Amino acid sequence: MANSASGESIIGRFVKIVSAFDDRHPAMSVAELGRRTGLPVTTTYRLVNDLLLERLLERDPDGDIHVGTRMWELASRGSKMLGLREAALPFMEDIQAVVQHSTTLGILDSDEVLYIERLGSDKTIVDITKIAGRLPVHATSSGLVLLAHSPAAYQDAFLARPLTKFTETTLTEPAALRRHLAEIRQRGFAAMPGVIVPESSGIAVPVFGSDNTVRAALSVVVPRNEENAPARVPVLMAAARGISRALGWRGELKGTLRQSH
Amino acid sequence: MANSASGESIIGRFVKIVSAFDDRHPAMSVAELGRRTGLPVTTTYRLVNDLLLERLLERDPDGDIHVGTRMWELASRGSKMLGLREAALPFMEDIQAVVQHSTTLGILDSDEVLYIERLGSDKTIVDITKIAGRLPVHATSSGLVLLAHSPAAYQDAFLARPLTKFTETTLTEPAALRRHLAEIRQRGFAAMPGVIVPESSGIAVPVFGSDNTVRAALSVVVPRNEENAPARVPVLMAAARGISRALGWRGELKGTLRQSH
DNA sequence: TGTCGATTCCCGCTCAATGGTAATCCTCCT
DNA sequence: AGGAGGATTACCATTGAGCGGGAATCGACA
Repeated sequence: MANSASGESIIGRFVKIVSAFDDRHPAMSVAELGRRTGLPVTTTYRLVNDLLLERLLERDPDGDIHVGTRMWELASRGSKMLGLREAALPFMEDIQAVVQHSTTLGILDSDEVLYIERLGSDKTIVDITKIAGRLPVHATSSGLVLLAHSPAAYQDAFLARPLTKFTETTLTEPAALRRHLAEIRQRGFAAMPGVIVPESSGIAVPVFGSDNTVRAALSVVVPRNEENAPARVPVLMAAARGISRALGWRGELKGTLRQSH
Repeated sequence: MANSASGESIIGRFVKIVSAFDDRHPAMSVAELGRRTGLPVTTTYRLVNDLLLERLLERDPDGDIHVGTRMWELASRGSKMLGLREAALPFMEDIQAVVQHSTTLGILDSDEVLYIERLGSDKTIVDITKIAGRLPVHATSSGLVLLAHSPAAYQDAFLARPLTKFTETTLTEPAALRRHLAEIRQRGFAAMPGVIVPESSGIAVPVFGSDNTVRAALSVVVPRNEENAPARVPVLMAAARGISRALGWRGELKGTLRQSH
């Protein structure tokens, strides 16, 4: 599907190029871009020029290339995530006002948790979540909540794969994980004491959409030593219900009509 | 620069396809996409398939196509706008708490104002700003603030073009606009009584970056009949200074050292 | 002045992209 | 059941856009 010697399509190379940028490398020269992507020099220059023409990439005064505004605009204009984010933001602010640590909103994407919003620039606590950042499902409270409320088929497929054991408390055994997921469904929240970063601990609850399926996970990251971590749960749950309602959710009683009056 | 009969590159067509989606058309069938973009049927299907493979587009259960999560992720990961947005958000929340109407953050992009953040879902007031939405520079308070603090060369080029007169109060004469811009620079804010939508009125102030150039415009939209609109200015200005500082701005005294002690 | 890297220019090769036509699938209506 | 209309897939001959190696140019730094 491509003209290239390596067998990549232009679209594939486009993704490769844009993927070369992240928060640690927000801008770079075309030559470096070529090196990072492994594309032939000439090809890189030609492709980058095409992208500059469409403003998907931009060149800043010193000549370095960075991801263009147009890219963000295109991605956002038709995105369903904007609705989710906008519905969640006010509730996240409320949480942030009460729980003084960072609050995140994550969705399940390509078998990973993708964080689409994050509030709280609290530097006193280690928190590796970033907006547009990804973390593994089975090692985050958000991921476990999302997995716990996913269709059985998806869970089965996910649990069939080998899982990385980040710390000794990371559950990787399918059976153990299944028990944990059931527990999460029953309690309504997931709590993960420092699975990736030992010093911090995450608590997450599910957010549902109008069709009663999980849309996202709302979570807070708190210091691990904090004793009253479970006390955070009711606040989170209330907020999650608020967000769910804003998304058209009508309560968990599926087949039943709501009691009017 | 393209294999196509119409002389478009793949990248150009990619942009065309993604551009076909907006908040009024967040999802559509491939056939409709082809119609909206004017691309040949077969070509549309082939290209859409490529984009689905890279997850730049996604197909929802009923078969319709929508902009993919990957697109947003790629656009956000390396974006400089995220930093601006994150710096501004807390201050925007503060404004939102005081001024009960909608608060927006806009930047200058392709001779238009592009709104990158918006708080406040107040439906009582007409407000056409949307996140990732665009409005003309000379007809919005945000636009005028951004223009007022732009390089002289940019202003000249902008004023050389013919400008649409939206209402009878829209300034379109270069000379009159220049006077208005000077006034905005001197007063430090722009106030536009209902230029596009007569019922509402915008007030905007500039946000500066570390190099002392305008990075964005912070603005609130209030009902036009509200008498104490100018009273909003100090709050806006204080917030804008806060955001500017978070971006590395060190006050307007350029060549002078700050008084230490 | 010389070195090294980034960037642009040049150019022949070739296969991926193109887009027409036609077959198939799928709803919805009668 | 039948059939009309649209969406989607399959097929395929044509061709020029994309490709990438190589060399020239630009630019910064020592």
